[in-house]
Parts: sequence; structure tokens; C-alpha cells
Amino acid sequence: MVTVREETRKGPWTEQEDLQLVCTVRLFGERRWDFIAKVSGLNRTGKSCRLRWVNYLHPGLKHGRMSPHEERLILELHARWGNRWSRIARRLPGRTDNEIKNYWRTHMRKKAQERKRNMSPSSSSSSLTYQSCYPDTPSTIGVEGQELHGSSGCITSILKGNPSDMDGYPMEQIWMEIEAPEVLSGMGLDGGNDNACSSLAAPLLPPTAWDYYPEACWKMDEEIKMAPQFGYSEGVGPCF
DNA sequence: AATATCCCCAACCGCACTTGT
DNA sequence: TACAAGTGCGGTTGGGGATAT
Repeated sequence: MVTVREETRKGPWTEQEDLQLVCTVRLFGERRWDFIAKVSGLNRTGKSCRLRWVNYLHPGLKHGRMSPHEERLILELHARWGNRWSRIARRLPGRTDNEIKNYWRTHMRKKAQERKRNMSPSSSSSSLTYQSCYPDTPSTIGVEGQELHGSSGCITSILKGNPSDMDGYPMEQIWMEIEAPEVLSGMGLDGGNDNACSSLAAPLLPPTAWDYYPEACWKMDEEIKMAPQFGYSEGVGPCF
């Protein structure tokens, strides 16, 4: 008997795959990605699942354009830390390292280069300035001496008070569809907690199967079996 | 209208680090 | 202590849409 092992899927995720992944993560939490990849029925690697979750499906994520505040923060923090994208991302709630990295490449790097080019010797102080691509932002902003400068607490403080600009949040639909009101309610970003350093550390999922039945979930390597309480039937992803 | 070019961003890859046995 | 598995991070690529020619 010949079993043809299906090749691991790569490339863009389908809506169905997203739903399967979301559902599985809700069951088991954000760990053991290889396991999640296996039991979800997705023909993806654990790494791929994790990436999709972290960069796109995570309920705490913001989507859409960077705000002037965020833009300013990215520039400031990049000047300070360089390409430490994950570190920078922790200062921007709801933004991922990947998003910031992409943003920097397309927007800020160009601006930084322009700035460098335009910088006259007389103005070459330590003051950090940049050209904003936002019409509502002053074309040149001096960061030095502002609240951005100084301790990390000062930096994060400017993010307080405006957690609501998450317009056009496409994942809302998916979360609705999978009946996760508690997650939706937790989508509000951490507006005032400076300890919430990780942008993804936002209120997340309810206790998962790991917490209740850690052993039960572990002993299913070769043959995928799942206790009925997880709503899992053999050969298919959970809850589908 | 057709083609070329640019821009954006999701996703992959490889490596390093962490954790468990 | 050594090894393996899992996870996180930064760099890079490729596809698709928007814009320019």
C-alpha cells in the first residue's frame, strides 16, 4: 500500500485555513505550533501557522496605515535600536515586527535617506527630524526634547488614550464568525498599561485545552485523536 | 488601451536562542 | 552536559495592485 504524503502547503492563506487556524489556536492556545499545525488539519508547518497567527490573525493586531505617532515612534526607536524590529514592535501595541519592518523599508528608509541628503552641516545636531508622509503632520518634526526622548515610559505614554483608531478591522468578521465575543471585547488595545510591553500580549484567549487537559493533548503524535470534549473528530480539524 | 514600473505587504528562509529531556 | 525540539528574530522574496508612460 502506497501512501502519498501530501506536500506541505505554502503561499497565501485562504479564508478557510484562517478559520481552521483560529479555531485550533482558541482550543490549544498559542504554543506548540507543530502540534497545532497537525491537529488543525492544515497542511502547513508549525512555523507557518505561528507566523500567520502572529502577523495577521492575532486579535490584538491593528491593521491599516501607521498613525503619525507610530511613524514618529518607529523612526525614533529605529534610530536608537537599529533593526531590532521585534523590540520596536513591543513599543507599538498592535503592530508586528514584520509590519514595522515592511513599513520602514518602504517609507522611512527613503525618508531617512532624503533627510540625510538634505541635511546641511549647520543643522547636523543630534536632533532627530523627519519628513512626514501625513498631510496632518507637521512636515518636519523635531523629536529631541519631546516626550519621545528619554525613558521608555515616556515613549509609551504617547500611545495612551487613542486605542480606538482601529478602523477597518478585517479580522472582526472572522472573529464574529467563530463566535468569540470575549476575544472581540479584548481587542481593545492596552491603552494605559506600560507593562504591556509586548504588542501581542494583549488580553487574549480564554484558558485553553492545554490548561485543562495538558496530558490529553500530548499523546497523539502518530495518530491524531482527540478527546470528544475538544470537538475534534479524527482526520478533520476541530470544529469543522 | 497596453505596457512598464513602483509600491506594499504577506510569507518564506535560515540562523540563533530557549526549553525540555 | 549534550542533544533535540520548539520558538523567535531579522533578512529576503515574490505576487498583486496602483500609478505612470
